[in-house]
Amino acid sequence: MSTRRATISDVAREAGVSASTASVVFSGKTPTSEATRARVIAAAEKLGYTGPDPRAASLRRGRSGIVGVVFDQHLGTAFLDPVTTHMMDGLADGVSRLGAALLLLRDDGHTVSEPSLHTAPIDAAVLIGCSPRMRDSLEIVRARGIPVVVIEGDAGEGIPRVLLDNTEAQRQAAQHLADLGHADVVIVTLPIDIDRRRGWIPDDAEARVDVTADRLAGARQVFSHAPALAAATSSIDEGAIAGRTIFADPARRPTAVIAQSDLLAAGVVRAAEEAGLQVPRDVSVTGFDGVVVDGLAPHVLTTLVQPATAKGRAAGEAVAAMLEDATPAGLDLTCTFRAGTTTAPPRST
Amino acid sequence: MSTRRATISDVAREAGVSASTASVVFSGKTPTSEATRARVIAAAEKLGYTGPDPRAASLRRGRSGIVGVVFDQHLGTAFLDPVTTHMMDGLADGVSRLGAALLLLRDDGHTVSEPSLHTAPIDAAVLIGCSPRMRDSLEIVRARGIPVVVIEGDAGEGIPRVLLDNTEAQRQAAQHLADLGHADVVIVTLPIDIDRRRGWIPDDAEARVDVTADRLAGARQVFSHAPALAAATSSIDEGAIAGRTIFADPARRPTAVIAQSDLLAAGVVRAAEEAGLQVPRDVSVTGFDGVVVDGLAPHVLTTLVQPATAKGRAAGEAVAAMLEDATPAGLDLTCTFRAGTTTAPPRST
DNA sequence: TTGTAGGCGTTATCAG
DNA sequence: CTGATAACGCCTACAA
Repeated sequence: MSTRRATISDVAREAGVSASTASVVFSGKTPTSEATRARVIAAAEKLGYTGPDPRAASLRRGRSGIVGVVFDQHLGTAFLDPVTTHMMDGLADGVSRLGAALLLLRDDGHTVSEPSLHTAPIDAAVLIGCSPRMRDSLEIVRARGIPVVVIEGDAGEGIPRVLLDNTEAQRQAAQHLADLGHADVVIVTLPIDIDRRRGWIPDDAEARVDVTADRLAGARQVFSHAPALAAATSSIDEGAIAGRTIFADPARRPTAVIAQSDLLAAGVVRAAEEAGLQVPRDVSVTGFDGVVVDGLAPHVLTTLVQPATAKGRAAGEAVAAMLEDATPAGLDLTCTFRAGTTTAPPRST
Repeated sequence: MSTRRATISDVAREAGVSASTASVVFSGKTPTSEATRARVIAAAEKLGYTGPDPRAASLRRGRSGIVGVVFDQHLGTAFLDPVTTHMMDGLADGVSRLGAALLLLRDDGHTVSEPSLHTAPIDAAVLIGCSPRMRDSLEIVRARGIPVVVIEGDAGEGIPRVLLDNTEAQRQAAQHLADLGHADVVIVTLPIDIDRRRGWIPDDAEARVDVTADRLAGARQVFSHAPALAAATSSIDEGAIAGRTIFADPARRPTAVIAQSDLLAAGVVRAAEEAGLQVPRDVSVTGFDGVVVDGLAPHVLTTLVQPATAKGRAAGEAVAAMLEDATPAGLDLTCTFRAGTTTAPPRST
C-alpha cells in the first residue's frame, strides 16, 4: 500500500468517465444518470477513494468551511466560564447552517507558533473577549479580508458586533439595590485590562475592557462614588478573594456588593459567609450572567440573565450572512433582571 | 476594490522577482538577499498582500495544520466537565508543537449538515469519549487514511489510545473503603451506554462505555456484589439525583458510596446532607478525577486524581508523532489516590 | 541566491 | 447528461 492515494481522476478513469463527471457524482450539483453514478461509486469503492480532498476542494471553491473562534486566553480558562460554553454551543449552531465547523484559535500575542490567525484557512472569524489585544487580532483578520464578527468586544467602525446592553442592565441591578435602601456599595469588576491585575481601581483609571467599563458605568449611574475592586478573572475563587478584601475590615463593610459576574458573586457570597455575615441579611450581593452556579445553593443570585447561547448563535448567523454578502442583523441583545434571594434591604443599624 | 485579491505572483511581478523567490521570502525556507527580501515585502505591502493563501498552501503541502477533535455530544455539554476542559488545554499544547490548531467536530450521527468528519480538512483526529458511536467516527477517519488517536475510547486494534488505569485506580479507592471497614457499598456510575438512561444496573447488564465498565470492574474487584446505579451524565445534579435514590430508604442505606466522577460524588454528598446524613460520619463518599469541585467546601473529596491535562497533551503529542511517521509513545497514564475528608470508618451500630 | 517548470486535486464553465 | 479545458494559488526540486 505504498501507492499514493487515489484521486478523483483515478476513480474517473476506473469508471470510464471524465473527471468532471466523477466530481459531479460526488457533489451532486448536477443530475447524473443512475448508471454512471453507480459505476463511479463502485470505482471509488474499489480504489478506496473516500471523497474529494477537502484541501483541493477548498482551494478551488475559495471556501474552507471553517470559522475561526479567537480567544484571548487559555482555552481552559475561557471554557471555565459557563457563559463561554453556552456561547460556543450557540455559535456551533449558528454556523452550522453554513455547514461550517469551528476552529479554536488563541491569540496570545506570542505568535511564535504558527497555527495563527495569519495562516489559518478560515472563511470567517469570530472574536471573543474584549482585551485591547483583540484590536491586533482584528487588524490581522481584516487585512486578510476575512469577514469578522466581534462578540462583546472593542471593535472599530464598521465591524459587526454582538452586543449586550451591559450598562443599562447593570444600572437596573444597581437601581434595585438603591430601591431597597442601599447606599454603601462596593463593585467587584471583571479584569480591567490585559494584565488582569487585582486591586482597587483608582478613580482616574479607565477600564480598558469594554464589558468591564460598561457595567461599571451602569453601576455608577446609580452609585456614582462606589469603590470598585478588580478581579483577575471571572471565577468563584477570584470572587472570594475580592470578597475577603472587602469584608476584611468590619468597620468598613458595605451593605451591598455588585459583582460583574455570577461566578464572582458566588465567591463574594462565600467570602461573606466566611466572615460570618449572612446573605442577604448582612450584605446583599448581585451577579451578572444568569448562569447556574454550582455550590451556591440554597441561594439564588439576584442577577442579570444574559442570553449567552443566543449571543453565540447571533454571531454565527452573522458570519453566515456576511459570507453570503448579506448584512448581518439582530446583533443587539438584551439582559433580563432576575430577582433572587441574595438581595434584601440593608440591616437597620 | 472590486479587483481580485493579489497573489504571490502579483507581488513577485511588482517586486521584479520570480514567484518562487517571493514564496521563499514568505516561507523563509531558503536564504534570500536582504535586498530582494525588502523589495518583496514592500511590494506585498503595496498590493495589500497578507501572505500565502492557506488553502493553496495546504493543497500543495498536503497539510492543513488542523487537528480535528471529535466529540460525541453537544459541545456545551462536553465542556461542562472540567476534565474535558483541562484535556482541551493539554491537547492545544500538545499539537502546538506541530503548529496546528484544533477543529471542533461533533459526530452526532445526524450527518445531515456538512461540516463533518468526512469533509473537514484535518491532518489528524482525536476522538474523545467512549460511546459506541465512536466506532463509526473511527471508521470514517481511518477510511480517509488520517492518523487518529482515541482518548479513553473503545478503539479497535492498532489505534493508539490514551488510557487511564481506571480499573486499578478504582480498585484502590474501593480497597481504601474496605480497609476502613465498609462492606455495604453502592456504586454510582457514569452513563453505561449511549442512551444515558438513569437507573439500577441489572447484574447481567454490561456497560458499553469503557470508562464506566472499567471503573465498575475495579470497584467490584473489592465489593463484588455492590449494586450500581447509573447516572445520565457526569454532573453534580445527576449525582444528587442518584444520591436521593440511594438514601431514600433509611433502612437500606449503604455506609459508603463509590462515585465514578467527582461531580457525581459532589452530588451524592449533597443528597446525603439533604437526607440529614453527615459525611463522612454517616456515609463515606469517593469520587474520581481529582478536579476542583465548586461548592463542595469544606469537604475535600477522597478521589483518584487523573492527569487530565497530561491526557490531552499526550494525545496531541501522539498525533504530532504520527504525522512525522514516528510511533506515538507514553499513552498510558496513571491516576493517583488522594485521601480526602469524605471517607471514614463506618459508624459502629 | 534566484529562476524555471510542473503539478498538488478539485471544480466551474461551457460546449456538445 | 457528459466531457474538455482551464484555472484555484502555491511550493519544491532542480537547474542556472
